[in-house]
Amino acid sequence: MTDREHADSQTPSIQGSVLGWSLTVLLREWSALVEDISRELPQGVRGYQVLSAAVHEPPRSQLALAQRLGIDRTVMTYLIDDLTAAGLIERQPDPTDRRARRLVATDAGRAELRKVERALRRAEGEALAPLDDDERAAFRALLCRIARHSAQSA
Amino acid sequence: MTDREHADSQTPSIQGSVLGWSLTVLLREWSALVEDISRELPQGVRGYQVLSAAVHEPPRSQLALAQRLGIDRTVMTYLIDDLTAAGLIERQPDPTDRRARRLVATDAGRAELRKVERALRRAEGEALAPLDDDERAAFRALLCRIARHSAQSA
DNA sequence: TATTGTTATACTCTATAACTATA
DNA sequence: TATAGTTATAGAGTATAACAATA
Repeated sequence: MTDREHADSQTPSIQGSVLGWSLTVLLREWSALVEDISRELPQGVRGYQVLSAAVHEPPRSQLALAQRLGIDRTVMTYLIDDLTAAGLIERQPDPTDRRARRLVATDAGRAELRKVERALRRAEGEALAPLDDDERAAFRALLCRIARHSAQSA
Repeated sequence: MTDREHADSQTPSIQGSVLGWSLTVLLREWSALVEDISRELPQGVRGYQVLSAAVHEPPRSQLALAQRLGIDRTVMTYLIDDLTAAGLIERQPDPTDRRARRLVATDAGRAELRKVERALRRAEGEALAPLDDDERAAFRALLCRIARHSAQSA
């Protein structure tokens, strides 16, 4: 998606569908921010997703991670090739299954991810600029409930 | 976009970045909904965007609309070819510039768009399911302010 | 026989360039 | 000479299939 709709400075013109317009605008902005921030990483946004999973989540096989991130296992190979070439993650043998590789972050990978996450937190601040502190907290809380519900039913 | 991150049922693991996780989850769900709903239209989401603009906005040239929607003018050609073949929009000559074509929706196009927009409003309801009426209103208001700010600075 | 990871191939989508008709 | 729209070509990105190693 990555997709745009009524994204100019006018008031949205779809009757009764302000949410759709707002979501689309916000989605576009957020995607652009994330894309811009993770540009320095190999494979951009996807490199960030893999690195983040390697740091913050228990080790998984390539296939398991590919399925979770919704990307093909064949592109996962190239993705990890680039990340390992950059010294950010490693393929370690899985002691319980000699076919599988566990993905773990290197120290350099952890440091790099910290930088990216700092930038993302700054970007969040920019995205919520028009709200004051109370409003931000309220928005975060509501959004979080929606997201949790969505993630559960998925 | 269209991109995924920590989209499982766990609590988000990026420290202090709940917003990023929530946004990503919500945007993914919303993109999927819009994509699913506009699947019946020629060219899917993009077909919907063009049809929506043709119905709700003053007529524009192909180029002007392409720039506004952020798509290439060469793909706009194919897009409109398909939409006109389906009888949803028409290319009309611009009386002030014989090079340009104005895009206007047909009656069938307007009817089709109404159907899509009905489905979108239903989808909004699903997306906001975990919130009660007051919370929905609050969320819409906050989101709308964010989006307006974002659209203005774009 | 099924599965993980890799490689090779084919396909789709998008961007670039070239062409026409107007301005 | 520049612009709106179209067409043709090339490139990037993606999916499909086939393969080796292991279960």
